[in-house]
Amino acid sequence: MSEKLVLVDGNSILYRAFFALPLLNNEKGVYTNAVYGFTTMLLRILEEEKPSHLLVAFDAGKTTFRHKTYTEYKGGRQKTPSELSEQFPLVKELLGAFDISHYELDQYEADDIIGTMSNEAKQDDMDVKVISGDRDLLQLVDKGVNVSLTKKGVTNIENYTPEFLEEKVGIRPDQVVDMKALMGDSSDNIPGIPGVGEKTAVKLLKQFGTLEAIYENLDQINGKKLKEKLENHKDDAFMSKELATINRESPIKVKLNDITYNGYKPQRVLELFKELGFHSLLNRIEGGDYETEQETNSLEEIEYRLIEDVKSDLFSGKDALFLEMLEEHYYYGTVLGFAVVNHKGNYFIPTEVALNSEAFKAWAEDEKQEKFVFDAKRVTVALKRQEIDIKGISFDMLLASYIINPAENHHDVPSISQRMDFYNLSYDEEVYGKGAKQKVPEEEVMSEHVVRKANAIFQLKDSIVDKLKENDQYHLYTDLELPLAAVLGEMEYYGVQVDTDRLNEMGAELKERLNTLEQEIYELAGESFNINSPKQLGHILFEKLELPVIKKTKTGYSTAADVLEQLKDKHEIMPKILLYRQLGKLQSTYIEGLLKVVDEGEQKIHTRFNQALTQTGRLSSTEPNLQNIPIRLEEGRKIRQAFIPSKEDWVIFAGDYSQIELRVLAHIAGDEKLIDAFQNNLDIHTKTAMDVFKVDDDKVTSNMRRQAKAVNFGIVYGISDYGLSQSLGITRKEAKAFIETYFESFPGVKAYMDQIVKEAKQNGYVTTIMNRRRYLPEITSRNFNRRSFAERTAMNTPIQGSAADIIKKAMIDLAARLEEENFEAKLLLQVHDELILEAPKHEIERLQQTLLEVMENTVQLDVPLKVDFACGDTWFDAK
DNA sequence: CGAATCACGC
DNA sequence: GACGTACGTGATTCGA
Repeated sequence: MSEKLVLVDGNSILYRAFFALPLLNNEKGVYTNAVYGFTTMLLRILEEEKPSHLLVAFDAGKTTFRHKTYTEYKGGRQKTPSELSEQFPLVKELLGAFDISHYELDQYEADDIIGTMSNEAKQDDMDVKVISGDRDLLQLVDKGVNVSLTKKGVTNIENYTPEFLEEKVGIRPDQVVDMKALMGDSSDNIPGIPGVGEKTAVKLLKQFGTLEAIYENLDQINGKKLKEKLENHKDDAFMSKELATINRESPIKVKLNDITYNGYKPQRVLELFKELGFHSLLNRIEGGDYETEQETNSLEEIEYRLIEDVKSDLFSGKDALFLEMLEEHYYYGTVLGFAVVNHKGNYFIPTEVALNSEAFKAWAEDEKQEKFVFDAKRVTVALKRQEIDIKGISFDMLLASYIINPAENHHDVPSISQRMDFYNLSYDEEVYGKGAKQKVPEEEVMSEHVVRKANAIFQLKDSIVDKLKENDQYHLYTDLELPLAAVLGEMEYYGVQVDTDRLNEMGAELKERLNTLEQEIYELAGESFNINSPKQLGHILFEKLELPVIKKTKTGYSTAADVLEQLKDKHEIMPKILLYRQLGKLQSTYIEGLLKVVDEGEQKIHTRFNQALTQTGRLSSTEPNLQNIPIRLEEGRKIRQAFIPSKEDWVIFAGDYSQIELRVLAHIAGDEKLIDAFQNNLDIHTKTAMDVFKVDDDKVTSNMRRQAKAVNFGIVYGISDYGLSQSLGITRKEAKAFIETYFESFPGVKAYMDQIVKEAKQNGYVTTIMNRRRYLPEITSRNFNRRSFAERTAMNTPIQGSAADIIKKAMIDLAARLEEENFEAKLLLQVHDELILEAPKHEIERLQQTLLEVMENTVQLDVPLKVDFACGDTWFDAK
């Protein structure tokens, strides 16, 4: 097998990665974005190139031999940001873990090391590959020497062979230095010839071959100006050539033999990845699928007792409890066991032991016995299934972690622990495996792992609470999220009744209509194809039927609804495809999707609300998602007819906040006009239209109101001018003008927007009325897009997040009132700004009153909160 | 199995 | 002027 040498320009790749990736930092607050980018590049090289020899070269110090030629070399360069320079030691550590050699040489740059090494390898007939982001390296390209340059980011690279260089730039490798001599390079402060760019340089080199030849034949140059410039800057040009030339005979001390590469030890790399927080890269390491138990072995030992009979003196009144279950779906999942940890010791209680124990149940249900858990809602629902009504949960590690930083993706006990510098436990993946390979291990392995998790909760509780207090978020945690978990748990456990017959009926009807449509579409297309495949559909529409292409995606033609809508009149097939899409969505997602998750016995659906996921504080809903049941189109809205009360003579109840986000905006921005509008109960979109278009209310056309509504929508959701232009079908310019006029009309809103962005830049985060936080590290990004996005997020999150806070509080208040006042009514769902309940008919009036009272008064803002109410025999009818 | 595309809600 | 555009969940297709 032929040998292959890979040479990596360490400095260049790190710089590229640093500027290409957002300024990520890991759990310890150490910046790792450049190292991360470097690592993905490295993994890719190892996988694709399989080098027999490998070296990463770095620049040595500040000065190089080139400074003797030209003291201004690399002058005027911005100092390396500290966020980057602190990552250099990490990269060296990384290379150590991979067993990869790195090298630097005083007075020389990485280029020179690479050039020298590459020459040596060439003489040995070795294949060479150079990886860099610096075009200068292209001078090394040769037969057997390829240079890969990063294009965008770090993993997107372009490979240069002599042929490709010729084709792409139009010059030979040996002309690269001549080209740079002519063009100069501002980043290295190499002067070159002023006014000569790539075009001219290539032209000259094609004509004459080298810099020397150009100057020998100056009289043949077309253009007086150019000739003059060349004459005037001859010295600069030759000095530039010298500077740009890579030294291929640097006095390097490493030999090819020193840099053979024999692979790495997975364990070392995995350990470092975990330390750096590179969780997403773990599975790219060979042997990283945790078949081996090397990790668990390296942990400190932990002692625990296996409980065979629960006695009440096991508990202390302040106990960490961990309920283990592998399934996501805790309503249906199997409890594998419990761990209890307190100041007296560590205990594992097998499921049957705990569930058959009176003492366990009594302890769990005793409100005075404090429990510290992970995911209170999960524990609550799973135990309700076992007829245990757990009370007294005073700490939830999941919710606390979510409040501390919702941007964190890994809210599991081991990850949270690691962020708190507590390492005495393994990841679930390591113990249980993942995906199809997931399995329950031996009893002892599992029980020890579960005990370790409870132990982590017990050990870390106080410092997590301290952190919440420090951030002034303790109230948010203890008065909002924690009690809400109990309310949500009850809702999930109770479930929503579904009329499956109705769903089946609608499904049958849809099926027929879809079949007919399908045949008609095939007929019009002249062939049958998969309408659900954007690729095949694109082929039919834009190639076979030659319809105009409106928009393209990365992979082909766009067939999104807004595109198809524009083609509606162009071909008979279009309306049919649009209808097919609409009905297909109803069939697959809503009819079939819902039927799949209806509990066969009860005919109920038990959705799960994710309370620790969204960046804004909203809830989300899964399996199924009951927060996106159709409503806009009548056809889809009928799905709601299948959601019915669970008892006879009961009704479905819905109370929704009217314009809660805009009211919140009026309040936090303190905009007088907006506050005034809400206090006078005006139609806010009409009012906005009046102000933006400067007309009286009787002159507001429906189109003006529609546009004003879109602007309000944009303000609330923090969309860009581009986003607004898309939703209104206008140009970006017009959209921008719209937004500006809006701000002129509501100066208080404008002032708020400016203020909140300033605040975000200062603090690094924004907050809601209940002190929920969202960190916005990218608000200082040098990348326009990232920064703009962060700015819009800064404006939007306090609005959406505060609205989320308010409805959460309303839910807690309402649940308390329903219980205190002995309502039979039950909360079923929350859909961001509305609450859905079911109740006996005789409670309707009393419930309406209570519901409105609670929802409208749960907080006091500078504007009134308004709630609309409806009820009916099905969710559909509660409108 | 994951990425890409599409579509539904607020 | 860049570049990809509120937050989510889920279905489907398709290529590695």
